[in-house]
Amino acid sequence: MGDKSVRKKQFIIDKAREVFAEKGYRAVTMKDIVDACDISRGGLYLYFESTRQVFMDVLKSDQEGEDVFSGKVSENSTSAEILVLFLVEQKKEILKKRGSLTKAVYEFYFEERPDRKDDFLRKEADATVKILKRVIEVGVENGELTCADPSEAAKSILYTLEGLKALSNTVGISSEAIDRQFIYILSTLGIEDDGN
Amino acid sequence: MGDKSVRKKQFIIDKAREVFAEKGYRAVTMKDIVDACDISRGGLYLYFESTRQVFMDVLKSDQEGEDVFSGKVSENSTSAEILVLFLVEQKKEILKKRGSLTKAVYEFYFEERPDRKDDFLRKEADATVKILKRVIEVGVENGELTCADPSEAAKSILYTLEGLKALSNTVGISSEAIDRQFIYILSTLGIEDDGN
Amino acid sequence: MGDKSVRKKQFIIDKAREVFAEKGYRAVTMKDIVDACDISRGGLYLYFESTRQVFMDVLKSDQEGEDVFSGKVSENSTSAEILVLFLVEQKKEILKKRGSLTKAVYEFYFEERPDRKDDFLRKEADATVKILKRVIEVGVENGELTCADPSEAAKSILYTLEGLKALSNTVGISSEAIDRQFIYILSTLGIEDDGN
Amino acid sequence: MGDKSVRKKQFIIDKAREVFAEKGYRAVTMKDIVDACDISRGGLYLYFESTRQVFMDVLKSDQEGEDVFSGKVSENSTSAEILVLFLVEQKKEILKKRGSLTKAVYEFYFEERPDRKDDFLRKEADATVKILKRVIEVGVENGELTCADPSEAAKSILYTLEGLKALSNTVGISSEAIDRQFIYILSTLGIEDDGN
DNA sequence: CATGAATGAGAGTTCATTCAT
DNA sequence: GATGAATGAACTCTCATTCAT
Repeated sequence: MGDKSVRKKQFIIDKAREVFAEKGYRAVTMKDIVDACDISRGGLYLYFESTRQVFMDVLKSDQEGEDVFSGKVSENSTSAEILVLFLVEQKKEILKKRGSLTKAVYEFYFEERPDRKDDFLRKEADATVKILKRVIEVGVENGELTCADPSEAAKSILYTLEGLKALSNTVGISSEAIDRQFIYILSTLGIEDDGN
Repeated sequence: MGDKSVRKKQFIIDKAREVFAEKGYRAVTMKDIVDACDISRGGLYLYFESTRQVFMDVLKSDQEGEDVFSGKVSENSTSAEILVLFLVEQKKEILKKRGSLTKAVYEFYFEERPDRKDDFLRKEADATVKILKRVIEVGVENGELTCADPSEAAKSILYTLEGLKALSNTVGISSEAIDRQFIYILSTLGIEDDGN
Repeated sequence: MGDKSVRKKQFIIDKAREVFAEKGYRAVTMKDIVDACDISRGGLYLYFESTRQVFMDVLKSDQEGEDVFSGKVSENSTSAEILVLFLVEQKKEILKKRGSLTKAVYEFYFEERPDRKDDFLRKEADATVKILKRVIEVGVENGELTCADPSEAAKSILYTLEGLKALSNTVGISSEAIDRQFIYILSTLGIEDDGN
Repeated sequence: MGDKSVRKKQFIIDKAREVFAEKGYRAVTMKDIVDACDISRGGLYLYFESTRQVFMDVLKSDQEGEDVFSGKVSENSTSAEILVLFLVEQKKEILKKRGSLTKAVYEFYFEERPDRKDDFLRKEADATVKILKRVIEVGVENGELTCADPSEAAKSILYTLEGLKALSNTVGISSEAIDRQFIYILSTLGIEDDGN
């Protein structure tokens, strides 16, 4: 595949991302993507053979540019500071309406569990837990926070965030409700939030 | 609508429930339900005019026979015991594969947020939080457990359970992982689980 | 068929008439009639086996109570007066929107030409021409009006009225346009309308 | 839409015209058209999204090749000659059974009055009246015929023709009856027909 | 007589996918 | 590579008609 082809494929992926963010996974048809890209029906099939394949590539593409703790953590941030930063970032994600793939991802997993090697969600979850666990452990070592089981505490945060995300996309959840829960999470780790 | 009609309608609802449990919400067609019930195409339309309507009635029907703390709580159970019972019940729900409407419910909410009055998920969530909060408050009063913010603790449990349910339906989650998390939850309330 | 049955049948015919007036012929379903009569589906089939049959009976029923020159013509009216009265009556018919079967009748004839014996439209047309011809002949004898061919003149009036009716139901026609045409018709018979 | 598409669309329109001429408007289904064209179900939807749209295009296409006085009128025809030619042409139209859209057009107008801009019937009627009026006026100026109100006389002809057309499609009308009426019409304009 | 649940054929419509150009 | 016309399977929904009660 030539250089031009690669660019075109990426172009389709980017446009398709918007479509999936807008309509979810299941409702998206090849025609939707074709229309969004302003290419021909047959043209799309040169690069992808199904919406599934397009979506997998959207996910792959998304994955690449993503780092949950990206940059904002300075050399000498405390564990508490890092956790707060992380939660603030997650809150944005939870409340993000336009441009979020959350619904699409859920639908995708509901319908067709991907192979292990393509299981982005799991990879992401594992990576997040690993980092959170490390941050908590460091915090405990420093005496900044108290936690008997850093591993399970990290998972607890993950589960809670997932629950918030799910509820946000179903029954809806307010910004304040998220704040209150975050404060509670921090309090279970012995961190008193001083108003953000 | 005569007595017979009512029974037939309930029959369709019951059969449809299985279909929704199997295929989710979106993928289910009127034909799927027709086939499951072994009735005619037009016959189904005598009772329901869309899959949406069938699903809402499935949910309504489900709701009725449901009480999360049903019966199992004896008069003099301790708060800790009640919480453990509740969590055990939830674990079954989370791991239930066949017969679970979880996926369908998620899909349903993704595509069409129901009116307030038909918002079963929210009602259920609110009810659960209310009870959990009360149980925790009683536990605190009795000195069984420690909790600075029972309301937020109750919500934390709800969010965590929702997260576990979501992850169980997407990336999958093991029975042991659920157990470990439950023990952690209880530990944050000052309850030491003795194995169970 | 007992007395009660006869009344019920007439009841259905009367209700069905409204339905046909409202929706035309083709668009009317057995269900529409059933709903209008508030009887059971099967019940309707006891009296009629198709919308066609119902419509034919509506037409028959309509026919009975109808006489175009009914009553309004006094013993010593002039021919011109009779013609004007007739035209005034026809104008009402042409402009009548609600309650008119015109569209339904057209549709009915388009779709299924009835047997000679059930050809109400033709019978009505023939009767009308016969009377008009006689009126014109009498007028000519009295020197009230001039006409070389009363038979064709009568038909001319019939055709014109039919044309007005058709156009009224398709492209629409104004009350004034009808008046002007009526004055013209009368003028070809040597009658000068004095304003009416 | 490429050149080929245009031809295909015209092909469909032509085939559909036959179907509408045969079955009227309302009774025609997309399937009928599909069958007549020997194309696939989905294929038709590439060009038209409803029978209504097909029919409108049939009408538009019909309109184009149509001129009621086309060619046959020589430079020095008298008004009377022109009128006779016109009526002869109309007679063909009235009696035409196969290939006539009359029924379909009526049905179409009965169910859905088109927008002003698509109101072909009205446009055609207006154009016809305008020309007839002019012909009559010229005839009067030349002393060929007598008429006190050319405008209304022109409309009278239009209404009569419409009436004949309607009756021809409902109760039926004979060739001779049309001839007699035409002679009568001409006689009211002071023209004695010499046997055609 | 009267009911109304049930049937099944058939209409409209959409979409993934193919293929000649 | 790229196009877009074409296909046909599948889905939703309606309605005349029947029939057990």
